[in-house]
Amino acid sequence: MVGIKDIARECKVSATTVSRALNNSKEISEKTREYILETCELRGYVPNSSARNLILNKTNMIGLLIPDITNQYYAYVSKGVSSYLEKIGYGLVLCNSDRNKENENRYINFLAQRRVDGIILIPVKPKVEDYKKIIESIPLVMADNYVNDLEISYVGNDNYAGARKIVSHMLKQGYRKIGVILGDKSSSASNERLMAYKDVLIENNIEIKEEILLNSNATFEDGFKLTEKLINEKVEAIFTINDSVAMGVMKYCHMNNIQIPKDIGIAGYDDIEQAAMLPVPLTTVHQRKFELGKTVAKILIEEINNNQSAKQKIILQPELIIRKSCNE
Amino acid sequence: MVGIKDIARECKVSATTVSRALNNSKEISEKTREYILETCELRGYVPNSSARNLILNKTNMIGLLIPDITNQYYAYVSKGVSSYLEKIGYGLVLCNSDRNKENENRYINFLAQRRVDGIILIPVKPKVEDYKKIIESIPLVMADNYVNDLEISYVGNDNYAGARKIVSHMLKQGYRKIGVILGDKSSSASNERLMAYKDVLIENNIEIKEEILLNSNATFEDGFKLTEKLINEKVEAIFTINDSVAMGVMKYCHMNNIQIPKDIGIAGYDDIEQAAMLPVPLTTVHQRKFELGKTVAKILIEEINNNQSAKQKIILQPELIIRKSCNE
DNA sequence: GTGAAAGCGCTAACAA
DNA sequence: TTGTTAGCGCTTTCAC
Repeated sequence: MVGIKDIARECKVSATTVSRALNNSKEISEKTREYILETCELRGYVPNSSARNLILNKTNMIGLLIPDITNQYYAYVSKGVSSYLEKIGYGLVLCNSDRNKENENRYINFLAQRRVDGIILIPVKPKVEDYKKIIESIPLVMADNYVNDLEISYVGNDNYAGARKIVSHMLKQGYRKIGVILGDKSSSASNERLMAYKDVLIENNIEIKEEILLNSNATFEDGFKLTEKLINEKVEAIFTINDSVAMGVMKYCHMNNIQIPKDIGIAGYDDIEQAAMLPVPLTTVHQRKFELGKTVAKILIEEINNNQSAKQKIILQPELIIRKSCNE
Repeated sequence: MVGIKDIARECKVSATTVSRALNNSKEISEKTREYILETCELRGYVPNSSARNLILNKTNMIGLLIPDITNQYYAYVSKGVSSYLEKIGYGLVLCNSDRNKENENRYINFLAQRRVDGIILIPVKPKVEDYKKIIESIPLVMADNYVNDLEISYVGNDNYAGARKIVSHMLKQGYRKIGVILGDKSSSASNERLMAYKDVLIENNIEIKEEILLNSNATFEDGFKLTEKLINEKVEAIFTINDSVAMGVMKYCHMNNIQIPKDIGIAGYDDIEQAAMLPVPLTTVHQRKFELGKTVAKILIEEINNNQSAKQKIILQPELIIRKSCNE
């Protein structure tokens, strides 16, 4: 493996000069730089990042810790992050927590070993204590799920506004008894949407029945499984935590000859690519996933470059997408 | 930031001893180890990977270079890779080439700077020359698309077998004039499936019409756009390079009141999650994406640990999934 | 069982 | 404009 000294020897200069040639330093003559660069190319010299990282105390890597890359929502967020980082020469370390708290902790410790210059975290069941330590040693920005009482920046979608929009729409369509399949109890996204749901119902003088408010793991399978319970409770419509869950609900309805939206209205959340192509196109809420990724990456980089920048909270506005699954 | 020397000073031992305590060395008394480990915990000491990477000439990171993380196929492959690496304490650097050759090259150069111990590559429009240099400096395993005349390991799905299965099925259903929407001309996956298509047609004495064999960028949009051309050619069925393209074809058919499968049969490839939930459930080929990811990661790690292991070619067998989109 | 010293490959003061 | 020197934080040989 050819190193900086080999190049230096061959060019009859010092390692410093080679370093200067490679790092666009002004303190070098154009002639020397060209000659060195040519030699590097010729000999296939590639700088050793480990050595640079050590001395510069910087890795040019960002850690992205998300619940599940096979979920389209997170895939788009990742792509947004990746596209921003690429432009500025940063790399991305992808960590899939698999919605598992232990994995999340393991990954955080892994990244904390000065492997990355900062962390973007979409936490699973977040609690303040889990992150107090890490945010003191490395810049960390959260997305999606928020934790109160933590001095960090945050980028999210406005869950309250999005849920208000779609629940109001359901009411307008004549549905009254609306079951809800939520995510985990500790998910702030889930809780904010539940709050919007309750507020809208109260404003419309509709009684809130706790027995049709279900928590889940936010998966297709859970949507499928939990539908039976709601059907037995005779709900007129179901509002789900995401489109995958809504598709699970739809599958149950198809298999049991329940007509959508005649027998039951279904509303999702996320607007995944396939939502428009379903047997009954899904009424849902569009979230700006790609932009979320770009934004959170941008903020993190700002915090890395500018040590004491004020913490920011950015809330992106979602959009109601009316299709066919929720029209009485 | 607390370093190994701080711990050494506090424990009144040398840095060497601390290092031994942290690295499960045998050359240290149990008592000293425990004391040091406690102190590390107490002081929040975290080893600096950059320093370890430099001296050990190893990063415990793997680069994964894929065309597009928002494509479910690649998302599952990534998850497979990630799940394998996690078990053995490796990290994953995700690079999204966006199906762009320049990006791919940029990322390869980025990774080559000793940022990772090996690379998993799913190339875009691969040519031998592009990779000759890199494979000499770093272990690299390819997946999906294969390049001949390169001394590397490879893991793929059996495209020829998969395409044979589904084209045979289409023929059995009575379709004769079958249009094809392929991927890029240089994609080996695409070419192998085309070969299977041709072989099956020839074996069944059906004429091959080049004008209904179309190349594309393998996107939903291209599926939508290219369908018109095939409809004008009066094809009886369309076989597509992936399910997204098939969904584009379906969208065109829906918008033009063309009934599936009565007026036209549609067959996809990949079996993405939503394929079963489409207006007309999609007949397709299931590929073992997650397992592909795990396998390719496993092979790469073997090559890293065992410098001169023989190159392997592993071909996973896909499965025909018969649904409703292709039944006459 | 433990420590001193050397050095991984690079960058940055400082000197020339 | 260029080179000398020191050192980033760790691991490893070798001596004790």
